[in-house]
Amino acid sequence: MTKPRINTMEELSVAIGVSRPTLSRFFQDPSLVKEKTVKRIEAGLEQVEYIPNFFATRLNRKSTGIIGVIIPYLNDLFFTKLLESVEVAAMEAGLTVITQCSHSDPAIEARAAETFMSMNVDGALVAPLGDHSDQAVHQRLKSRLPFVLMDSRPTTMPDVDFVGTNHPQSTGLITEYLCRVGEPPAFLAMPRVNFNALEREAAYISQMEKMGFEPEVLGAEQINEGAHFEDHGEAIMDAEFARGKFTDRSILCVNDRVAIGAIRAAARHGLTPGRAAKGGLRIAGHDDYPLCPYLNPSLTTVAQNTDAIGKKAVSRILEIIRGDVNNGAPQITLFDGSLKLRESA
Amino acid sequence: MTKPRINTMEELSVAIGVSRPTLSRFFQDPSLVKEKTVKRIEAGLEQVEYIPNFFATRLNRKSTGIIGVIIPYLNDLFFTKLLESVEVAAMEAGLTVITQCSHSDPAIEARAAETFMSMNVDGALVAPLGDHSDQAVHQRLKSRLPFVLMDSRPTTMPDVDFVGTNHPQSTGLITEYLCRVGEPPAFLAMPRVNFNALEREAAYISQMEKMGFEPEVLGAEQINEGAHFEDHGEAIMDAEFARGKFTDRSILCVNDRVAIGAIRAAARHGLTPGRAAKGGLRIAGHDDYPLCPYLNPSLTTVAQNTDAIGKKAVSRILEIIRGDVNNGAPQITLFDGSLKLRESA
DNA sequence: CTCCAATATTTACGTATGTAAAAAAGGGAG
DNA sequence: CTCCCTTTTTTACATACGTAAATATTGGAG
Repeated sequence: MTKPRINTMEELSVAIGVSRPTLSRFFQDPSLVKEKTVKRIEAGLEQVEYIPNFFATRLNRKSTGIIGVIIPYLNDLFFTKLLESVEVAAMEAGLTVITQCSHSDPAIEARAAETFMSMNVDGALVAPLGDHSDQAVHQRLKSRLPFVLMDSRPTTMPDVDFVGTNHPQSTGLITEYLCRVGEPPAFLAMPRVNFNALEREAAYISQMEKMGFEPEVLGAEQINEGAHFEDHGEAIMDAEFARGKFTDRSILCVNDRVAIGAIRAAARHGLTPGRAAKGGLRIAGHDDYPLCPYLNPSLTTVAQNTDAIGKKAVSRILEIIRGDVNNGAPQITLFDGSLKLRESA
Repeated sequence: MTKPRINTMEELSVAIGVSRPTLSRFFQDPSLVKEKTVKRIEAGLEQVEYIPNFFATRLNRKSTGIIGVIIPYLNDLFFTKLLESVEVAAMEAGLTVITQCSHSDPAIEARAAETFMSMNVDGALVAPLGDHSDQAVHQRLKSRLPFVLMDSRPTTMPDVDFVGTNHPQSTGLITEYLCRVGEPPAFLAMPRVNFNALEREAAYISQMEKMGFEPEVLGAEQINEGAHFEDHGEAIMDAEFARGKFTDRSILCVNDRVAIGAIRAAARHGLTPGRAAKGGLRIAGHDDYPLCPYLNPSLTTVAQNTDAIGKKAVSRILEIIRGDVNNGAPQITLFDGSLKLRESA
C-alpha cells in the first residue's frame, strides 16, 4: 500500500529512467517536455512518493514565486477578509503566499520583513501598524523588492504604491446620509495613532463643514492602552450616556468595531439606536465588518471593498514584478465605499 | 546613509575578515564563537546590509526550525485566536511559523500539507476541516513528520496526537447550568459534517438524559450550502419563531456563531433572550467568541481555553521533535471549558 | 535506408550555506 | 620562551536542485 519514498530528483531519475534535468524541467512546467515523456514521468510518479524540496527549488531560481503578506492583527475580521481576498488572488496567479502577522508589534513586523527579504520573495504586501510601524523597515523593503502597502497609508511613505479605500468618499457618503436623514452626526474617534482613523475623522469634519454643520469629535483621547476597539467605543459612549448626553443624537463611529461597543453601551442604558426607533439615537460605523448584519440592531455602515483591494494589491505587485511599471510616481489606488443601510441608523 | 549591500556569507567573510564557517556558526548561535570574535562580527555587520538566505540555511540543516500550521477558515475569530496563541508559543520557542489556510477546501489543505513536507518542517499543527479533510493527507503527514491535530478530531484518526476541548465536560456544564436555572434547553445543531458539532450534540443528549430530561435537537438538516454559521442559526430559529415555537424556551447553540444568528432571529421577532427577561426565551452558545460580551444581549457561553490549546499543541510538537515520546498510544489532551454567564441565558 | 529536426541526455557548473576534519593561530600558564 | 589548550581558519565535501551547452537519441519524412 505505502509507496516507496524517494527523496531527491537524482534518485527519482534513476527510478523512472529519465534524466534529472528533464525531471527538473518537468516539475517547473510539463509543457517543456515531450508529451510521451510526460506520460512516462507521471506514470513513474504514481509508483513512488516524491516531493521536490521547496528550498532547493527556490534557492537558485530567478523568481521564487512567493509573495509575502503582513497583516497587523489576526483578531480582526476586516484583515482576515482582506487576507482571504489576497490569498485567493495570489493562488489564481500561481503564487505561493507566506503570511506573517505583526501582532501589533513593530519588532515582529520588522522580523517578518527580514524573513521575506531572506526568502527573496517576489514581492511584499503590507498592511502596516498605523504609525507604530518602523518606517525604516518599509523603506528597506521598498528598496529591495516590489512593495505595495494596503489598507493604511503612513504619511511617511508617500512614494510607495498603495491600495486602500477612498476615505473622503466613504466617510463623506455616510456622513451625508446621516445628515440627510436625521440629526447631523457626532464622530466617535480613536486615539490618533491610526492613519485611517485620522483620515476618516478629517473626512467627517470636511463633509460636515461642507454641509454647513458643526463637527463634533469625541473619543480621540486614549482610555486604556491595550483595550480592543469595542472596549473603546463602549467606554466612551457609556460615559457620555451616563451623563445623559448623546442619547438622542446620531453617532458616526470611526469603524464598526468601535460601533459595536457603542451599540453595546446604548443597550446598557436602555437605548435602541435606529432610524425607525423612537428617541433619536442613531449609530453608524465604517468597514462592513462581517458581523454587522447580525448585530442588534444590525449596523448601518459603509462597506470597504476588501475584495477589490486584495485583488488590486496582488495585480499591482505582479505588474511591478513583471516590470510593467511607469517609474516615478507611486500608484495610489483608492476604492469607493458603499452604503450598507441597516437598522441602526 | 545607505549601507553597502552584501549578498553572500562569502562576501561578508572577506568584508569583515572572518572565515565563512565561523560566520556560519555565528549566525546559528553566537555562543559557538569566542566573544571577541562575536564583537568583531557584530561591528562588521553594523557597516553593511546582509541577511542570510533563508533557503540556503534550511537546505541542509538537520532541523529547519519551522513548524507548519493549517487552519480551516480565516473568517472565524475562534481560529484566529487559536492561531495567535500558537504563534506566540512558537515564537517563544524560537520556531518560525508558516501558516496556511485551507479556505474550507480539502484540495487546498492537501496542497498546504505538500508544501510543509517539501519544506521539511519540523512539525505540523493542523486544525482539520471536519470530515471534509482528506484523511490520506493527514496520514501522510503523520507518517512523515511530527503531527498534532488541534480543535477537531476526525474519527478516522484515532492514532494521532490531539489537543482540544473536553466537549462532554464543556457542553455538559452549560447544559446542566441551563437546566438548573430554568427550562431544560433544546439544542440548535449543525449539519453533521463537523466532529465538534457532533460531539457537542452527543454531550448535550447525554447530559439531558442524565438529568432526566428529554433531549430535543433542531437544525441538524442543511439549509443552504455555502452559508455562514450565523445564517444557519438565524434561518433555523427564524422559521421556528415564525411558527410560534421555541419563543419561551431555552436554546443551547452548537457554537457562538450559530447563537449570534439565533439571537438575531429572536430580535427580528421582538424577542429578548435572557435569564432576567420576561418571556422565558434563553439562548446560550459555545466557544466564547471574542465578540460575545458586546452582543445584545451579551451571550452566555462556555469558553474554550484556546490559549491552553495553542500552547499545549506547540509544546507537544516540541516533545515529539525532541523525541521525548512514549511511542505507542497517541496523547490526547482535552481542556475543560468554563462558564461565561452573561445576559442571554 | 538516410537524413533532418525535435527532443532528451550528458556533463558541468552554479546557488548559499551547513558541516566535518585537519591545520594553523592565538593566548595564557609555567 | 615554550608548551598546551582553545579557537579559528583552511580545505573539502554535502545539500537538492536550476541551467546552459554539447552531445546523443528518436521519430518521421523523403
